[in-house]
Amino acid sequence: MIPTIAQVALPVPLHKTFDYLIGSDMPVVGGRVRVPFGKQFKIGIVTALTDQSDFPLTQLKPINAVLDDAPLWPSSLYKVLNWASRYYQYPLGDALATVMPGSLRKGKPAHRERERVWQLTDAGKDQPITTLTRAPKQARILTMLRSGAMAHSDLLESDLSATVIKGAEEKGWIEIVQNMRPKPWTTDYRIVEDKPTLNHEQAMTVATINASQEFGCYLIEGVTGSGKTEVYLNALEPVLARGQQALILVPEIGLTPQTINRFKRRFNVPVEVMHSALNDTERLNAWLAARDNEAAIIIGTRSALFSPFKSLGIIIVDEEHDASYKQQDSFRYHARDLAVMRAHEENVPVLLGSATPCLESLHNAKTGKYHHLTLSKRAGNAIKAKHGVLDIRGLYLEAGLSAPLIAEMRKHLSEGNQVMLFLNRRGYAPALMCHECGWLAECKRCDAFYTLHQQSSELRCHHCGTQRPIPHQCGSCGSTQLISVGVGTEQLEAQLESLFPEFKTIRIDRDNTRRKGSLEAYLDAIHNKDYQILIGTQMLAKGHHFPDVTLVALVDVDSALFSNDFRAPERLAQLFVQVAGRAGRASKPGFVLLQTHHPEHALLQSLIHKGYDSFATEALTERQQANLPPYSFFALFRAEANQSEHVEQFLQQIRTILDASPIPNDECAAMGPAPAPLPRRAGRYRWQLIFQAPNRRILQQRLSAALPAIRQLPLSKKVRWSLDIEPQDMS
DNA sequence: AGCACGCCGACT
DNA sequence: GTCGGCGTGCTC
Repeated sequence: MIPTIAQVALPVPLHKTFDYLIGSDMPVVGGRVRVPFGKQFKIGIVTALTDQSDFPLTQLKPINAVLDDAPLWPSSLYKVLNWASRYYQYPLGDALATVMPGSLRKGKPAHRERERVWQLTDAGKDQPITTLTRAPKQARILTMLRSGAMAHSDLLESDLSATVIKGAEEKGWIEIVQNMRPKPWTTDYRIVEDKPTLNHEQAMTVATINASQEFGCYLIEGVTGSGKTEVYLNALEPVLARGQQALILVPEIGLTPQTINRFKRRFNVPVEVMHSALNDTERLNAWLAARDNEAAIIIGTRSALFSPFKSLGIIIVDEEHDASYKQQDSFRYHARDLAVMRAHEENVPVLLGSATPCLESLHNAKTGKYHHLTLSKRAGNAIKAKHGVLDIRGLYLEAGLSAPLIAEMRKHLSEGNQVMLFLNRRGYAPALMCHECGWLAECKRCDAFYTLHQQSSELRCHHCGTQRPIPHQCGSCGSTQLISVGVGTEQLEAQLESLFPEFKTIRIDRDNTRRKGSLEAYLDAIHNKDYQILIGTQMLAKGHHFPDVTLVALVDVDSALFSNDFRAPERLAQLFVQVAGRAGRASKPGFVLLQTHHPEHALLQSLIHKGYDSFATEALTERQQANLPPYSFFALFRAEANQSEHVEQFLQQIRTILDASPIPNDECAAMGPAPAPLPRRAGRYRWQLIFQAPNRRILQQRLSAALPAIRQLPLSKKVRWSLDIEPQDMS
């Protein structure tokens, strides 16, 4: 067959490819083409070459330009991308467009723009500079290049414009010396740092991992301070020695210079970092460095998973339980799950590391899908934090703080230590209420109460972002007696300043760390002991160790114990263990306190007294009894529109289609439609429908069978809807 | 998603 | 009489 037609996946939300006529330039499968699409041009990926089309041949348009002479992705990665597009029910063209660097999406060449380096021509060398008094810029170029060749960008930085450079070129005075192509990294590899000696557990773990070069998934459960990173480094060693590359995924917040430096320092190899803050050029350069084998190690957040490699040898997912691995919008993939998939496809080992593995991974370890490796010994001066539960039933609370907690704080503070308080609620108070009639200030566009922000003296809706001045009168009875209900971080801060005027308090949440670099500045100040009392949301729990913090308190754990999100207890347990690991040092052990009205709660009991593993075992039993993940696989249909009936009706129609699908006795179930946890947001009514399947294969099959009919429902164009496969957050 | 076409209200 | 609102339909 001589291909005359190319099937092209375009970045449009349509679950199909489009056929185009091949011209004199032959495209390749997996490469980009520019094609006419309606009135515009788009860049798409060729998914197949053929000589026939279901579309009338006379209506086919020709490809406008072939942009690549080779596939953009190695075939193993291309397979993973195709699988992900199908599994997460996201159109292939859109999926491929979102995982490729922005400059490739815009049609830039998929090879490095070699920087132009200018040197003098013979004519340039002979040109007497003194004759150029009326062309001072030209004279400057010549003077500068006399001392040697210079890069284009350096000339621009020396206040010479591109026009001036071009002028000199046209006069024949300067010319381009072709840049050398960067070398593959392998040539310079060697271990640079003095390696710490591994303890027995670490050595066993490393030996197990390094025993095989083939696919295997290793869950490394290592308590804080057990030296997980050292295990990673030892696992990288044979990979790099073989000349293969490594991919390391870290959570969004975990990409600190310390982490990166640790990997950079050990091996004398080029490391590329990939994260959301890169600009188009930086991103493309990192991507190309991985593909062209110029980088040995790629370390990055979620999307770094899609980097192409010349020869990948290992994948490491650090803090594998972290929520930031799941993309929460558009292409809703889970980078940890896809990392396992990719490792399988590439036939290389994958390491999942965490002190608090997610229940899904623990389940996979228990059922033998993953190798379970445990690091229980704390290395060096790390020591285990103590903890206690504060039963606050019947106790008077001052801005959410009980007297025993305040006393404990005083003790630690007077000894010259720092204290850290966790409260996952921003603002001053989560509601404003009328003391006379009970009226609550409610957002007009959402089914939610306004949060009171005293500092900015306004009411704010945390769901739609609306803000308005604080009213002086009740909206119902006109009374002026308005009181705040509940406690947020702002109030906690104010209360602590009056309780402990002799100590300085710092609050760290999204409200005051929005400015770039402000979080780092605060963290530095904390390490300097400029502040003694630290208040924070989840943000403070990750990535940083505070050796002078000796007391950590979780101010309100009850909301997590009784949340309608079944993952809330798991997240609480992870937070608890993570904060315990952040505090104290050998000479000053940390102490973690939880305030609760339910000290008898079974999961809390097992977490406190028997540790994370026992908690996880019990939580898994509960999940099994309720047939929740990981014992079943969820898909969540979310829908919203201005008219509530449309939304409910639409999801009901989806349910009817799903219920009517074939495969008898497949143990699938649909739940809903039900109003979303926030039934109205920004004026739109929100409903959801859960579809539950016993495994991924059936989930995928049933949804794929139902979706074409669902997309054809007339209401599907009237309501805004999305499908989230294995949602992490059900709200 | 874009971008057209298409049919009803307030403006030069 | 036109400009423009966003409903509907199509893109090889």
